[in-house]
Amino acid sequence: MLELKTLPTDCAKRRNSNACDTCGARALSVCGSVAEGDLGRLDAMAEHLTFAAGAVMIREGDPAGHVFNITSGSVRVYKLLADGRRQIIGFLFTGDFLGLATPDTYVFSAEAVEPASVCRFRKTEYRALIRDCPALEATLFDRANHELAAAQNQMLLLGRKTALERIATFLLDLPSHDPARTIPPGHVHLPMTRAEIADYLGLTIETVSRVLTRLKTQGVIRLVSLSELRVEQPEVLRDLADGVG
Amino acid sequence: MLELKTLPTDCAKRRNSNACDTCGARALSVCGSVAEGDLGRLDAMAEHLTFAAGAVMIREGDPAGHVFNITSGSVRVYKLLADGRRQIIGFLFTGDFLGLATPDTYVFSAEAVEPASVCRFRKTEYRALIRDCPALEATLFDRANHELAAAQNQMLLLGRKTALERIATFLLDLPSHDPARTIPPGHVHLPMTRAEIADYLGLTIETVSRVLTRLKTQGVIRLVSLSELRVEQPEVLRDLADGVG
DNA sequence: GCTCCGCCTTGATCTCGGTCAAAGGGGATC
DNA sequence: GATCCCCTTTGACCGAGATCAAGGCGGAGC
Repeated sequence: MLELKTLPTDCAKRRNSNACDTCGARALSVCGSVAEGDLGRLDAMAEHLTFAAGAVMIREGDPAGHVFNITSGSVRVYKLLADGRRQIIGFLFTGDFLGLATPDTYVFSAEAVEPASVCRFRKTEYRALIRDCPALEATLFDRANHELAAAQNQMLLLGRKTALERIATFLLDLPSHDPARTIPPGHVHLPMTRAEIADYLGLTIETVSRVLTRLKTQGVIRLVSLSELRVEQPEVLRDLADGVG
Repeated sequence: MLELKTLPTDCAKRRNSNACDTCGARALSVCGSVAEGDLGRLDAMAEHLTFAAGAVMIREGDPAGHVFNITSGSVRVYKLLADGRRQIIGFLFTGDFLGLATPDTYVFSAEAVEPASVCRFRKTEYRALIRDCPALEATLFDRANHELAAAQNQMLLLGRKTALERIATFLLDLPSHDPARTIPPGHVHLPMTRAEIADYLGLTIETVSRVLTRLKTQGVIRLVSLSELRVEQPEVLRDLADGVG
């Protein structure tokens, strides 16, 4: 359930390769709320890092010194129990923000799923920026509220939905997290493994696989490849996700 | 699993019975961040309501016109599936705040568990107050972040913990939600029914009952009454909650 | 203090999803 | 394009917790 094969610092710096004013992810991220006049300051604060697939970005329990902005790729955020059981809290994609919610130490871990590039900021400096930039604070507040609503939906899923309902919900929700992608409508890209899907939905690999097979057999979805599928009957999937029928 | 016996408007107004500047709940609530000079404005905006046990405060799907501040009692917040399966998202107590996170319509329902008194505000007016009161916004942001962290812990619980671990976690977390109470240390007050505990932890009534009996038999807890128990071996409960042993 | 009702506990059985095990594929490397 | 490794799929069996079904108990009302 847990893999520890990740290298400790499989991560590289790339300074000045991605100035804020030309950043493609800015429109998708909270940085869009930073006034043009403050962009230089934001830029000066930013550390541009890239992480290889599987590289550790944040380790639960470490001092929470930084906040992160995902500029490309995808990231998994998770918590562990003492015996290695893992619950993935969420997947992050281009434009997502990470780390402000935490107290002095991180209360979750984060790793790159696909190779990911991020902007990293010292939390103290970022806090100061927030103070000077009410629009940014409002946007972050807004994001926190959206995350909270998503977390509540996930609690409903984990507490009360069947395996089939969980998978259906997951397949419907995934594309919305992926605004930057150029995937044809009706197609869903799965950058994560079955193990990660399982740990996100509170299931096992085998159950995820079986349910996907069942949906395929029934013609609700079609597996284009291991990491991409097409939803053939979205309305059926919708009903399954909501526990109707 | 779902009970619909609650009266539609089992709720009363009590105007001016509880001015903000003398409100006992203020120290516990976000109102503590409103400057003395703005208290009159806050007071003028507030509708003071009381709800009988079981009364509906918020119905999922209704237009989200208000935000709430719990000044006494306790409240359950929950989501339903089409067939009546219920997931309780959280219990709220004195000082807790509710409703800002929601979009145009409420995405959850809320009912009083014990008789509850609340301050209700029009969301539009409250938003305006937030704009004029940065300390309030900061406090609300802080609360949202704490709620998010709590939601993440609950996802770990619902996705990966056993029934025993869930109950142990619940018993340890409950008192922290209850700062206003005068319960002796080591004692836990359970204002909610077994059904509500079950719907909060993603279990059934029977399992909750069985696990409590088991903990009682093992001497980890002692049931003082149906709604109050004493933790005899907190360190054992802690280990159980974390999945150690 | 008796009755009644709703909640809680306890027991018997069932089932969904987990566990254990083995075979099947896909992509990277050479 | 052959090999290898890892991920995925599939099958057989198992078990934690759900479901079904009685009882027990405690508090409210008379």
